[in-house]
Amino acid sequence: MTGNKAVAIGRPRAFDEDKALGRALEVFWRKGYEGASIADLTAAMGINPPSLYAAFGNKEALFCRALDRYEAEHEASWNEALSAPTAYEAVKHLLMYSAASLGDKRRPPGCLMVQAALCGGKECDAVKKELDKRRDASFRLIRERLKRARREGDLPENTDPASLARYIATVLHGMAVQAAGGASRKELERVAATALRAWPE
Amino acid sequence: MTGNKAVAIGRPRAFDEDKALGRALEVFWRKGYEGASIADLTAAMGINPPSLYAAFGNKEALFCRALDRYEAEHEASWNEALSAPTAYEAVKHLLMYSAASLGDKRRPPGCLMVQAALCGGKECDAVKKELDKRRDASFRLIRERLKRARREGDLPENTDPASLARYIATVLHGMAVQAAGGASRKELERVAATALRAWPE
DNA sequence: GTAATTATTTAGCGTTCGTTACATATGTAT
DNA sequence: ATACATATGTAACGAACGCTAAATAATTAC
Repeated sequence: MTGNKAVAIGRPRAFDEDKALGRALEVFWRKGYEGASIADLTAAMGINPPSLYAAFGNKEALFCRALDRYEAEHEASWNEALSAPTAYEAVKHLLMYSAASLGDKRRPPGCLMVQAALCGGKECDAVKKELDKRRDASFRLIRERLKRARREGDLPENTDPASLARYIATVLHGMAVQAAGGASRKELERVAATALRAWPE
Repeated sequence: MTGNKAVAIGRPRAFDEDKALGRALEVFWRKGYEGASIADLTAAMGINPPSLYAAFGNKEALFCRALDRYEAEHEASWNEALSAPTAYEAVKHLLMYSAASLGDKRRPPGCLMVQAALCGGKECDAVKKELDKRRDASFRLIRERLKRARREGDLPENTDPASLARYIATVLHGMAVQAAGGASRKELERVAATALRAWPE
């Protein structure tokens, strides 16, 4: 919004927008969309409500910015995992990276995309849909990688890439639920290893 | 609370407590614990707030009663599934029953145990813990069935019942997330079938 | 300097939250 | 009939919700 211009006119922002967004992300991650109040957010961000609204618009827009940030933090690892030479390795790396990430005790437990708003009152219907859309985008990333694998003869001909991708996405979301309940990285890695045994052929 | 005594003194309750609880369950199921307001609940139950508080205590107690009801609705099917002669059949029936149940369009989508409060503000910490406890009870049901299977030689000796059970529970919770996003029974059954391919040996 | 522009603080807006006081209605016990 | 006990509807409580008006502070443009 307010420019990356070299010099902006008017009173300059007194807080670091990126850092504040990071704090907001942590709050949404721990408390969910509904559970995170403006008071929670402003306290964590170190600002007052008017500064939040001036910089980010409103609660929903701030949440979407936090979603963008969250995805950006994982994008590199996802791309690296999915670019493995074989589909099996790609999915294995994806599952193992997710186990490590979801079980990382230095950050909030679980997955923002899953737990921020699985359901809720009608005032968060839009957020629910947005999360569903982004989870579906992750599914499609996996599916496209598996489609490529089948074209390359890296998957049996009787294997449906979409079904296998749906299964992988399901395991990932299940791991997110386990993590939300406090599962450790080790436990999640065991789940991931077991899940990989369903690999075709 | 107020007795199942043949005749109770005082003004009799004007609403069907069981039916009202069923309506409350549906509201919590669709909106989650935080998202379900007392106004939502009383409207669905056809009563006023004082009647709700007199009959159920408060929002949290009502939610726990709804949890009991929810579990009771699935208990018979779980027991039936887990009493199958082999562990593989038991888990297969469990997954297939869950696919049908989670994808049933006549009821709210997803699983109350998963989506009612994966995270939230501190006022629903107790509810979060209660849900986690009950999910863990489901996990232990599966684990005990698999332990029995290993004692009976129905599982390979190098298979850890706890790890396999954790995997099954993870798939079930993942299916619940898919269902919350609108997945159909057919899709969930495909996921279940794929998940079963991870079965040991 | 003065004007213009933007950010910050304080304080509070209207609404909804979970919950309850109170008067009244409806039943049994005697 | 009177006393007692419980349920109900109305109405409202204090607190928290998301959000904003208004005054003030800090910067650039001229």
